[in-house]
Amino acid sequence: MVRVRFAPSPTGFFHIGGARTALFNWLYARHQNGVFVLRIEDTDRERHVEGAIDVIVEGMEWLGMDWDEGPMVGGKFGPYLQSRRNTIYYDYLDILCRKNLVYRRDEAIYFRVSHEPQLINDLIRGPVYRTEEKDFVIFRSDGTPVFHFVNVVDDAAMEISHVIRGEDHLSNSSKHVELFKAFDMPIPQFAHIPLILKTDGAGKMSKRDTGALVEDYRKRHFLPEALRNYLCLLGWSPKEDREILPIDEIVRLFDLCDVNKNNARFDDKKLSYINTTYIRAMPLDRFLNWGRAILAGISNDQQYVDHVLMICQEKLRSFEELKHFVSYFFDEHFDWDQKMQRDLGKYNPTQRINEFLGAIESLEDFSEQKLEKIVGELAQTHAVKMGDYIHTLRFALSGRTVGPSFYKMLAVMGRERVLKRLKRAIESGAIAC
RNA sequence: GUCCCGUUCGUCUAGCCUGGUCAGGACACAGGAUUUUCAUUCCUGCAACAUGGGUUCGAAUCCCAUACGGGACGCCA
Repeated sequence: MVRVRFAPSPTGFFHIGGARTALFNWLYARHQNGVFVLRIEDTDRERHVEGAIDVIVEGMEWLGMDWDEGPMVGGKFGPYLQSRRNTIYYDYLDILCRKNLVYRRDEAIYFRVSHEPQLINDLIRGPVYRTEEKDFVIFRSDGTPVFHFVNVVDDAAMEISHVIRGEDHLSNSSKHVELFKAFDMPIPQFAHIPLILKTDGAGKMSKRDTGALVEDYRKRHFLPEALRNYLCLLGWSPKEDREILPIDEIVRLFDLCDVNKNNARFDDKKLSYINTTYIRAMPLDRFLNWGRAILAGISNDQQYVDHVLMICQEKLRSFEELKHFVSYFFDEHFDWDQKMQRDLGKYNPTQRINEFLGAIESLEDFSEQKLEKIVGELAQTHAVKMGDYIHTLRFALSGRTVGPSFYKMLAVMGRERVLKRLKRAIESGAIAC
């Protein structure tokens, strides 16, 4: 039975690297029909942060990772908060005492290392040998146990079969192997996954780097499955020239032996591309739900909001930009960009608008198809390109040169709103010449 | 400084185990086509086996060295 765990320290943030480590553990557990344990390593009282566990729990849930044992769900190896496991740690300390493998110095308790090379059997890197040179502290002078000790005790007590963690722990593993041996407990399989490096500059991504926190992507309305898909691609590949694929498929294909050895640099451009791809592929009802939530309160006319959303899906690059992308639909007092106005002069904008106004004055059918036909006829009659009308009218109606498909925009705005806006554009002098 | 890990286009990667392909894909970038603009879509282009040695008829692929990058050396996790 494969039993893996994600063991974060509750710092108040959910780091993207931690999320990827959690993800690889989760993928491996699901691929192997094993058990995924969430264990909170909150042994450091000094660093205690209120609500920090919620940040991790919510981040995990947002990314669609469920755990079989841990906070909220329990399990037979609990408790799953290290701060509640003190008696277990003292029991294990006794084992080391009886074997004379510990000693006290400056009130702290040290573990006596063997000075022999330790084999770290790593599923990703192959066998790694490392010798621990110095005895190390397992209980602080205030009586609390430290990471190396609790980590090994809990992995042993919780019968963890595979330790999947960041490569920054590879050098620590010799300490851990010595402890497993001292407890006469089976040594788990290790799998040290590569680190995520900063987008630019040297070193691994840290909390302070922009884009390093899972909660930020949530606030920016990234699709969780897009972030998750991208994270899978950092250090692992589904091969066969595929990149964007459903999580079930990733679960099916994922295996530790296919994880890369080298570190990966975080690329927000690629993440954005994947996010856009996921947005385009959203079923309409889900797209509407997301859009409604982001545009909540922007208008009392929910049907109008929905119609606006529907014509945006094919153009929107991120939900982060949605509010700005559609703002003019809901604001009758938007401004016209002066600079763009000058570029429109060549189309004889006032004349074009008046011609269009004449054509729709008594128009009953204000549909996308009908409007396209009308603009086509106008262009032919006046021997200009359809683009001349489109550029001019879009600017007059929105103050922008970009937006959803033009005829869809007209149809959604409706005849009355279009008439009103075109008149304001002319009267305000926004459309010169 | 000591120890550990790594090194394929600018970035993420396939290929490496089981030597023989014009070293493939994606993002980004550049150009073109379509489109009413932006976007989308499509096409094209740009661009890599860190270096040196060895083994071999033949090395991205196996071995060694060097360089470079990353990590660990806490009473943090």
